[in-house]
Amino acid sequence: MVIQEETIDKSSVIPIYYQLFKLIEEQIRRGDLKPGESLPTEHEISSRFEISRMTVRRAISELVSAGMVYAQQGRGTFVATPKLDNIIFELNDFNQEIKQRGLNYKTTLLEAKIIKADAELREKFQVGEEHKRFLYFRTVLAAEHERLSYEVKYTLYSKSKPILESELKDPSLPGLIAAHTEYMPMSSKRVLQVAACSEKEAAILGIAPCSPVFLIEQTIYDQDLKTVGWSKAVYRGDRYKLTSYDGWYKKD
Amino acid sequence: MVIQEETIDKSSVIPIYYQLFKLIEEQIRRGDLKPGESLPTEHEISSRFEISRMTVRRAISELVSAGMVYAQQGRGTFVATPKLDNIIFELNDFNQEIKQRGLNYKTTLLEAKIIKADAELREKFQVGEEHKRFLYFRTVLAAEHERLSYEVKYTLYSKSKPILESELKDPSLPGLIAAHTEYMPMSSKRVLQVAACSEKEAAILGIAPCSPVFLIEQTIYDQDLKTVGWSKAVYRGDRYKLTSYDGWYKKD
DNA sequence: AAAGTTGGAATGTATAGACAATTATAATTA
DNA sequence: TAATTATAATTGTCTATACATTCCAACTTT
Repeated sequence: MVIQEETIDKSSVIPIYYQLFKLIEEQIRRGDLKPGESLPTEHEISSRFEISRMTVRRAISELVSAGMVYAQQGRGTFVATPKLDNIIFELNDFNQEIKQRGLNYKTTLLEAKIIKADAELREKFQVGEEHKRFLYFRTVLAAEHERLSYEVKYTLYSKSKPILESELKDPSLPGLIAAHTEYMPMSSKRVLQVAACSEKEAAILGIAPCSPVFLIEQTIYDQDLKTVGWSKAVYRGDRYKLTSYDGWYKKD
Repeated sequence: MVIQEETIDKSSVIPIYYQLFKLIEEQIRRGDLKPGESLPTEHEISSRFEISRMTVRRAISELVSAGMVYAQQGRGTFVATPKLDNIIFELNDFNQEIKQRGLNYKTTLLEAKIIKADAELREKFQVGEEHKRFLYFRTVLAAEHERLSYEVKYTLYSKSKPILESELKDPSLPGLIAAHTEYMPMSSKRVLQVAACSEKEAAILGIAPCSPVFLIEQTIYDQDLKTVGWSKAVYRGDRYKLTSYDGWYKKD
């Protein structure tokens, strides 16, 4: 397969490697280069456009990163077959979508207090009897006066930092941890499940009991993998959805 | 911040750029290099280890790809702050997890037939009155004789390829399309929602009616963005969950 | 005919150097 | 003092070259 008779503008402000990357990407998207087919060799492309092989490699490495081609030492570089089974749901949508709709949504703090540690919390945070207190938050997210989600959050309590209402500009769990404890959130784990909401949750969200909801449990760790935060959020099933795109060829 | 007094083995079979990448990565993970701090300049690293600047750049570019550092022309390269709010759920878990448990699960074809096109299908596939027929599949996924999910699938019908039972080794929608039509699946869109399952679905899955379930609608496109397949799957809410990890520091 | 050898072709790693683009700082000027 | 201008530092792009590593096919040997 021969790269099309397109040209590359060496004097352009757009880097050569990027022009070449886009050029090959377009041919793959258009189907001129089909899955399994081989690209021209680096040397061929290099001499075809009179550019350095290293520059060609840079362009191809971007294509490899994008998952559109794969290289095999000694054989060549080939167009990949799009995998349509590696589904990735980005939870951006969850609140991003609401933003896009232009609704003004905001998080309200229902409650914030220091609570005594019980066995369950100690288990979750993997701490011993000496840990007596935790911070406890309850928040709701609402858009246009409709409540969308309800969340309870726990963090380790460190006396040094008082709870100031003014600091609640970032109501996310990592944000609360950074603001009210001396820990630095470094990694997180989330588990998403479906559930039928409880009576209490239904009352808060203004939906029927047992309505289907998203349930997301989140654990925050610091750099030593110590658990420094835990939360459980309930999202109205009739107001949220996750969308996933896969493959190469243009989206939506 | 000075790169630690670790050494790089130039004669090793492990590439220099990779050794350097791992070395810096470790320092960030350990917290020796904290978010916001600057890395040594490329020239400094280059002369410190007596390696080429291009090799240093290769290592750093890997770190940039990994999202652990960011570079600013004219200023330097800095350790990034881990973002813990870009949640990504990989739907691998859905069936992968079942695999890991060692359960032998398999897909059973309940029904496969040619159906007449109705207005709703024509709307979904964006085709006109001339399209008269579609392929219709109903499948269930079961593990250890417990049914886990139920799915209905539609694809455009092309007379050329008959429905052969033997070809059902790949029961995925892209697989069915590739096997039974002349279209090549190139991209897909999935929407995940929660729902209360219907009586019919409950009967098939052996759960109580109105139980919370995952509902995934999938649309498959070819290279011209033509819709060539559509499916709706129901997953038992008590058997599936999605897990997401974020940030840098080791994963559970 | 089967096994082993060799050589060419392709990608992978590494180097040294040149210049561009951007930023921040220091020096100069109004 | 404030604004402007030079200067140095740093990352970004590109080249030309060398050699390593891997794969494959052609050839040679057994």
